[in-house]
Amino acid sequence: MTNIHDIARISGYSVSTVSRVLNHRKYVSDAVRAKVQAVIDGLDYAPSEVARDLSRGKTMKIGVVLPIFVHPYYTALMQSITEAAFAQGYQVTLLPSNYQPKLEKQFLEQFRRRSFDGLIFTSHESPLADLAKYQEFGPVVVCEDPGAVDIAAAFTDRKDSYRQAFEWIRARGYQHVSLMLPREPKLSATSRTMVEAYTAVFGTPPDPTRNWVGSMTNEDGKAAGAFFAKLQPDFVFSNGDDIAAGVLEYYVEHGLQPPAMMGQENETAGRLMGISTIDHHLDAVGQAALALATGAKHGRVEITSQFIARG
Amino acid sequence: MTNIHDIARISGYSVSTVSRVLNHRKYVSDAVRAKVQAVIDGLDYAPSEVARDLSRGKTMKIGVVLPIFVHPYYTALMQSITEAAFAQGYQVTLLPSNYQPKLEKQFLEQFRRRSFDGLIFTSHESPLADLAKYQEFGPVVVCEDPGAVDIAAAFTDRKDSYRQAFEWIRARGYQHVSLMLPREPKLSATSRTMVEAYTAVFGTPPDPTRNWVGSMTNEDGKAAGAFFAKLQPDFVFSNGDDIAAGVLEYYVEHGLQPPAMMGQENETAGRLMGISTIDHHLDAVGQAALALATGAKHGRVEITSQFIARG
DNA sequence: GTAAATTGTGGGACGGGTTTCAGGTCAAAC
DNA sequence: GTTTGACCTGAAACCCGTCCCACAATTTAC
Repeated sequence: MTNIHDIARISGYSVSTVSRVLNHRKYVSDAVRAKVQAVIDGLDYAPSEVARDLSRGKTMKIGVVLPIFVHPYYTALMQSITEAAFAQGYQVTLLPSNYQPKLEKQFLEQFRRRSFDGLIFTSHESPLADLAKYQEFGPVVVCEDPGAVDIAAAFTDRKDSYRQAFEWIRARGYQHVSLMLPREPKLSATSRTMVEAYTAVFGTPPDPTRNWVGSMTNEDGKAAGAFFAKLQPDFVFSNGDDIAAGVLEYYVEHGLQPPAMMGQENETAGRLMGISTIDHHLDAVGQAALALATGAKHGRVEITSQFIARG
Repeated sequence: MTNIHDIARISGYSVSTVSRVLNHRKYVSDAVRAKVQAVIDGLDYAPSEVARDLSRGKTMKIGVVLPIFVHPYYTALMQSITEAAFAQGYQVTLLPSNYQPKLEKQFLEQFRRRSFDGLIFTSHESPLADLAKYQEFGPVVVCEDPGAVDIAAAFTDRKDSYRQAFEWIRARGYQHVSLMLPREPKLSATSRTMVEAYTAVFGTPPDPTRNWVGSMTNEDGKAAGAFFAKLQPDFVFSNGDDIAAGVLEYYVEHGLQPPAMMGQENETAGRLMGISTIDHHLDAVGQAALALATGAKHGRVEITSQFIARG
């Protein structure tokens, strides 16, 4: 494989000059520039990206940790992060965590070994404080409200929209509202916020035995459907339109009358069923997360979610 | 930032020995290993991944070109590629092309600059021959039948399942079947295969003026809905369940009676609507694509699609 | 008891660029 | 006529590891 020294030797100029030509820098006469370029073209030479990265001390790569993949929330977030990155000349490396702290740790260590200029956790299982420690090696960004922990964050403020949603539910007279939570409230800020909004509107916390915890996919929704079919709530507030669709599918398959439902993320399935939903504006979150990861921005960026009433 | 030379100097041993310790290699006495490790731990040292990559001449990274992101087909394919990669110790870098040949060219050039050990095109706009040229720099993989072009490929054989699908449609007596194609048949192998299967079953090629070209997303489906509402086919064979859902949404919103439909990709929306679909087994395709990209496999891998009748 | 193999350690080339600094030329400014 | 400064070019240090090779000290084999 030909390298910059070959080009220098063959063209008869120094490595420095070749480097200047490659990077379109000043202080090379037009004549020399042309000659060097001719040699480059003739040998079909392309400089090594890795060598550049090492020399410059920057990789122009951002790692993005994703717990799961086939999931509208994460897909949409990933999409916006990737597009924003690309616009800034950064590349995005996917880091699938499957919610395993061991893998998360591995990605953090990789970050410590300077594989990436910045690291974004779209979700995480390890304690926030553990992630925060690694900020010593560069920007570490989370996509949730980090509370008291000092870490860069881009997230949606869901309080208001959850509140609106519960008020909408209450105004319609539903009595037995079940929540579908992605993970245990103590592990997930999103779940906590849902529970808090419920409590604020109904004056009492939701009965944990009437909620379903651990719904991520449409399949999970089907499993939850069996649970709700026994429990018979009159309203199910799901954590995703696609998940709500799973619940509905269970009822339909078993010839049962489904409860009223509401979803989140404003997906196709939600429109199809005509149920209310909440748009968390993931495009804006992704853009902000990237800006934090590249160091273009600092601190926290908060984006407001939007309740969409239907039916 | 501390480096391997610092560790060598401070521990009193050579760089070679430190390198051996770091990589858990033989030929270091237990006593020395312990001492060196103590210095490493004491200084909280982690070796630079980029320097390693340069030295080893491998990046352990695979680039994956995706035209779009929020799309079940590409999401699922990406998922399986990423998981397979991770299992082999490879990392996946996302390269969003938005179907622009200019961007594709840029990714190919990046590959030439040895940013990745392998490159996977989940789809592409540039001519296959252009991609094939870059195999000189390492494995370039496409996810379609490359025909006569000599390039690594992992793809589904859709002929049989399309044929079954059209036979199922014909057996039910539908007369005016419209196709929804992702892109113009001359640009897309998938579209061509659909058209060929139609022709084989119905004995005559489909009327191009009755097909819809350019459907990728649910939104596109809505647009197509307006087209079909005027055209009034009695059957619409869509290129995705989610896209078919978009068509249905248009009809429902306008209070019209929708045609019979069929989708592809076996998605939530398809089950929800109870329409037939085709599963292209993208998990297997992704795994095969990765094996080709790392050089573990060579040539072509063909996977068979599966027709799923419903309703 | 000596030849051969194995183990332990260090030196230094190598991978392929970027960047600082030094030195030289030449035209404009004073 | 000298100073100033912009322009051009090259030498060499630097980024940070890996790995081949040399050499010494032990073991093992015969």
